[in-house]
Amino acid sequence: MTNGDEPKDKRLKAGDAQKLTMAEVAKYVGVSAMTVSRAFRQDASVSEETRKRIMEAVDALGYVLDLSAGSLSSRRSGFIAALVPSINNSNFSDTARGITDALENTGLQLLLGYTDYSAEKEEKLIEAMLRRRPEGIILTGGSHTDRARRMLDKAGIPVVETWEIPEEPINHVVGFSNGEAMSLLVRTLASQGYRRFGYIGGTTARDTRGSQRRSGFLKTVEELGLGPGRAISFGVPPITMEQGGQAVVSLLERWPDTEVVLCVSDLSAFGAIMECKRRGMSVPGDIAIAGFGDYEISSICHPSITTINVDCYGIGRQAAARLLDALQGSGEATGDEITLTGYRVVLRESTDRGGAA
Amino acid sequence: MTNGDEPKDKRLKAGDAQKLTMAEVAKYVGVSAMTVSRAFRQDASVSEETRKRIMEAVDALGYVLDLSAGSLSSRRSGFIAALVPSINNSNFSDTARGITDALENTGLQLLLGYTDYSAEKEEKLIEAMLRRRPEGIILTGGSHTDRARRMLDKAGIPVVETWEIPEEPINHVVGFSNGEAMSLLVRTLASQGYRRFGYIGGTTARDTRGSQRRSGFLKTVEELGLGPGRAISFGVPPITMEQGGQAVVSLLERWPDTEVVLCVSDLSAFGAIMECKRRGMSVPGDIAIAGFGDYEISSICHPSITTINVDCYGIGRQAAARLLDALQGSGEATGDEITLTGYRVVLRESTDRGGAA
DNA sequence: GGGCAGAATGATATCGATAACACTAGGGAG
DNA sequence: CTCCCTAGTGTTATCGATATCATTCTGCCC
Repeated sequence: MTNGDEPKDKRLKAGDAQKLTMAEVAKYVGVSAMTVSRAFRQDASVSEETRKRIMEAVDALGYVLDLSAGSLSSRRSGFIAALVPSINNSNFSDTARGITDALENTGLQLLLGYTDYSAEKEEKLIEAMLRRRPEGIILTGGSHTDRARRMLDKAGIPVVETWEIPEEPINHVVGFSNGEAMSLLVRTLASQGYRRFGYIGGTTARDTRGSQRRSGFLKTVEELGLGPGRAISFGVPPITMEQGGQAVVSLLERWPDTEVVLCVSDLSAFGAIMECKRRGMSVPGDIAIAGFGDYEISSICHPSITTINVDCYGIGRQAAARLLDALQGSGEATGDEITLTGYRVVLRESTDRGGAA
Repeated sequence: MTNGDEPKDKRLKAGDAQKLTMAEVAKYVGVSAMTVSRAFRQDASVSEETRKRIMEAVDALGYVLDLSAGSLSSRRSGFIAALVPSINNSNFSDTARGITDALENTGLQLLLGYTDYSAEKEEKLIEAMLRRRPEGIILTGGSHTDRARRMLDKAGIPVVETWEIPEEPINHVVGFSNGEAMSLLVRTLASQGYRRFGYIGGTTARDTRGSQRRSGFLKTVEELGLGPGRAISFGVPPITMEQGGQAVVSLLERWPDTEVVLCVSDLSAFGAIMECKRRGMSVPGDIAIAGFGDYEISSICHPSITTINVDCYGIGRQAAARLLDALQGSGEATGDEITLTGYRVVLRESTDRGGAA
């Protein structure tokens, strides 16, 4: 056992006896590594017989393809990067799922990052992603740091900005105007007779979609001649349910005769409604409340919540589809496009004029 | 323009003039590529002066490190893989965030996949992940296909299973007993005088945590001598708010005198409560309802929802920490460990015996 | 029967970084 | 004054797959 002729295998850590390469599979089968490589792709010309033998060997040996080596020589990483502000309890998780689903069976893998609504963090993440040489990248929103824009330009890969219509798009866009969507909600409710509008949102600095919704609100209230809008800023985005509750209290303290409160998201609207009920107010009897995003909670909640339905999942799918187009047809007809996604007002109990809760 | 001596640059796609390598940065600065490589790492010995010049050049040229090349030669991919059942509206998004946060500043990047509660999909994802040669992998739950287990064994990387206590752990575990947690909730409510218990969950086949909660419920109700538990299965996991509402209706049709209904998650509990209110029943006056998971919604909802608080975020952080430990101290003291995470009953209005809504 | 197309496979260079070792210059210890 | 050590840097081989070109073999056509 302790013969002097033992090889010095000190480098081998416990249990890493598995550095199995394509070459060893090849040797085992009696073909060249190149043939094994071909067998892993469906288009390559390998005889059915050989492919079968190779795949049996792969199974027997437990070989797993090493894409990091492959992507180096093929110069295709097989990655798509996507950055979303947050993944918790938000519309963006649906978008992420849409991207994931659209990427299925394309051989592309999603690299997901959370920017936490910060352009600086986004910049860092963009750099981290680009180090993996993704073949395309999907961003949320249109405001990026200068350095981020420069890196993206240099990268020479298709970029899709989502969830907004940036003033200066980098490349492709899949989104909608948050301001106009909110404006539509204001007009719809105004046409039902509501006059004294309040608004609840986060502090605007970081969440550009939130601030677009707010501006859309303020502008439209003004245009309709309904006096200055009553807007409350509460907490850093994403504003929580609890903050929605706190905000509605502040708002009603300051402007007690408010008739309807629009919220930057359904979550804050839900928090506001629950807080009102807790304080014995009836929704929509004493106060009407609406949200944004059409989360599941809004159709289930009692009272159900009026909101704007946005095709979150579709944004993800379409963004990914745009990217795949750009990757396939690269070379021609890759004109940067803006894909507008739909939204619609969903009227529910929480703003029902005849209603009581 | 159409001279015969034009180089045939058909291979060059529009805008990929950016194949900048470390060697070119090196030439630009007048050092070797190796020195540039060193400059990118903090520990390497490069003079401050040289590093500064290199970084300026990197900035000027817009060079971005290529990790896929680096990981091939260093044999460290810099990836950690994590698989969760779903990311939408679920506790797992918090776990994913915990992992992400724990990985910050470690130079490791998260590869996230969604198994959709399917062991087959998990198997496929495990293979896809292993092709990227992750340095460790975090799974949800303890049931995997045989092939998945074999691949994980062969991979020779640390594995952390989370959210449960598997009977046969692969390696490390960070989780808790879902059955015991549910049992605790039953006992707590029984001690408050509740006798006729109902249960709402999804069809059990795929969601092992869900079925553990169900068994915990049934077993404990039995043990307490409270007759056979009244359990409803409704829909494939993850059960939605809406399904929670439908399920509570079925349950009450079948067993109208049920006093308290425990739900597999807070989301279904919320749906159940809202449906009850919609039908004019008072919660907890006419029926008490409890959930599992302590989602934000449960503390905000009116009535607030009794539930089991689970440290979702902490599970993610600890799983990642366990992995980092295993990667650092690789070679010694890597005994597989089971890390138990805490849970506690949170009593709220929805099961308040004196209460009305 | 010669030649040629096409399928199947192999040999070699290469992708872009890093590991491992070699080397140089300068400074402190003896 | 020599030796040795260390910090800083360069050289070369290498990671494991794939692009590319070369090669072999078969069969078919004129």
